[in-house]
Amino acid sequence: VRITIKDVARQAGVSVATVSRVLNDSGPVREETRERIREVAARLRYTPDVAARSLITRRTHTVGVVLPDLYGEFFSEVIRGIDRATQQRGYHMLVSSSHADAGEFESALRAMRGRVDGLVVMAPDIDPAALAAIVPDALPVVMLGCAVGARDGGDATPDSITVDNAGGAHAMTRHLLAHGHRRLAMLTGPAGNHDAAERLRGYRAALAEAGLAADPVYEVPGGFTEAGGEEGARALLALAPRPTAVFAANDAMAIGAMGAFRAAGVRVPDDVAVAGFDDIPIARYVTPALSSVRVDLGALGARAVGRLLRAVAGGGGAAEPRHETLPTAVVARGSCGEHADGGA
Amino acid sequence: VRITIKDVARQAGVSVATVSRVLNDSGPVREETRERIREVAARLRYTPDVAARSLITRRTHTVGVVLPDLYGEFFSEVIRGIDRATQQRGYHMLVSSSHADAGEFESALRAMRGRVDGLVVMAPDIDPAALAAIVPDALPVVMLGCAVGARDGGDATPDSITVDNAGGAHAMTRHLLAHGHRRLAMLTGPAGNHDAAERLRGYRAALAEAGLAADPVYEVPGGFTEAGGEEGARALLALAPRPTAVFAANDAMAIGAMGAFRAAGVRVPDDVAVAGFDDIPIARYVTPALSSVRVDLGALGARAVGRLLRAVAGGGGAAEPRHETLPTAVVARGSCGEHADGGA
DNA sequence: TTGTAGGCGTTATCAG
DNA sequence: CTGATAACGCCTACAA
Repeated sequence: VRITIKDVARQAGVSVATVSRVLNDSGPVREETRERIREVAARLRYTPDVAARSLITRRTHTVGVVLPDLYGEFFSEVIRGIDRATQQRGYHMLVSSSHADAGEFESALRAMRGRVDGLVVMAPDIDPAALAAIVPDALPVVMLGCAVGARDGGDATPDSITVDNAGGAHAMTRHLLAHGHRRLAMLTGPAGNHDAAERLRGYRAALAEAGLAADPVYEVPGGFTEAGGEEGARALLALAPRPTAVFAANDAMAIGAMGAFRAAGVRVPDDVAVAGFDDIPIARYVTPALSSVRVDLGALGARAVGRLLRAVAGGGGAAEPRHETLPTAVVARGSCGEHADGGA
Repeated sequence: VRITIKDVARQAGVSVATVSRVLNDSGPVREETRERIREVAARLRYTPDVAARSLITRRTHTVGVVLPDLYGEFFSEVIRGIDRATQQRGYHMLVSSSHADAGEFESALRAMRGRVDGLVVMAPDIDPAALAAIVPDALPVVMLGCAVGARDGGDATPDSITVDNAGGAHAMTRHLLAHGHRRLAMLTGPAGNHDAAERLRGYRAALAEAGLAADPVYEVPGGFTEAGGEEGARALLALAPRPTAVFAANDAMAIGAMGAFRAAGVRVPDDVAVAGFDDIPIARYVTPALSSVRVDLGALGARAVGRLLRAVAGGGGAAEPRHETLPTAVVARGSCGEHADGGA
């Protein structure tokens, strides 16, 4: 019962070649014929078979998205940006998470082979050079927030877009210092995670500039999760003297930390100031509103798609800059003492 | 440079038919030959071309997911469940959001034609019967949380899985009543949204059972968003007398409302109790921790996939129940006065 | 147990 | 401007 191009051709009294020419408008067709074909195709509700088409075209009109996980608003916003961008350009989005496992990551990539025209990959703990080896064929790839820039020039590392992690952390730390805090602590991300490392670096640099030593005791890991932040905050509470400000390397940990503080009867921001990173949507709605480093996650995803599709179309001839860094901005809200009138 | 089945056949000294038989193990092949072919295929890193294969198989090994939006933890959790389930069964996930627009919804559905073996569709404000008309061919469809059950029997409405919205709302309302509240308010979801309507229904039923009149003034719309909840809470604050408990039809609104209360100097739960619905992961981490109606969003997505794939395999012969309702559970936390030791 | 050959629905290359 | 016809890479009767 499937309607093929042959049916359209027959009913329109032409050959399949002509129908194909009309539908892709490749090649010249008399206007009259063209209309007739269009009309028949519409009447028959003809839709080209994507499999057959991509068998010969070698194009799928789909971008693959590989993320470490799909948990929380962080990934949610990135996907959202990618979805918007792909949809707008008539592309589709094949999503897969690698559940923070190295093996699954590889198999997720491999499984995308032949199903996508290009890949948007977020893998903060994978070496981008190593990735080049895994990725099938010569598929265009854009990485999101990986360890780039480092000794570039080699064509081995794929394109990438990242946010200004170090700069943002630096700015937020300075903000905290400007508020008079002298005993800062940081809830750090997972070891091996590039974004986490950069954020820590920015924090330390700002401390050093202020003439403060970065005491490792005040740097406690939180694994980028709410639960980790909760635990980390409890560890911080056990310290003497306690820090007067806690900078979490992402919002999830910051929110977890605030919960732990509340449970312990420690008031935010009066007893301890809290700040996060990413500025996920919920940040401005928690109590008190969470100060954070704003990152346009949606734009991050959307830009990645833009660049990817340009590479797909351009056939590899890339005159663009290979690496791009998105700016960040400190957003001060109630959690670090800003007047709590909603923030934002 | 593409390696095809022919290359494998030649190098193994057999015909393509035999190679195909080995790779899909369909049909008998001598064990010795089988191993040789496997070995050659591995050495050549041969991967079957998905387009060619699905051209003849009429299978894509992909499920399509159409959601109204991708914003927030609600959808995030559902997608996560779907991802887990699909990945586990060797399937892929093609995601698309319809941005709450009716036209985009249709085109999103249409665009999936030929790219997927089945569809998981969430469209709380679409009539499921109407959907049956839109969906291409005889693609298996599982709906998530739509207006089902209603005058069933007709084969026109697709399979569906929903959560016990009315029951959950009823239970939460009873919980609030049991805590002594007599002046309740509800922040309702978007008009026309099925889940929202059901939750409102459950709330009203519980009030009626308690002999309380459901005053429409105390039912204010919040559009399922944080901003809407914020606004709604402000409206509630303007009322005299004020409600002593606010039940939001989802967690996003509840969190927005808590922000508005804080900004207005109204304490939660001392001055007003707050409860939400869905129990998104962040709920237990906000301050105070949010009481909510627990829904296993991940399981919702995962079950949908399970059922869908069974339908795909079964070729349409469905002896299963067509509609399924997932249970809910009240989770009491600090926001409605429960002892605030973390909750859950 | 294995090979031959036809066809899946398109696009693309030639002739006319 | 239009029409045959050969790929594209794979699966699957049917035959051997």
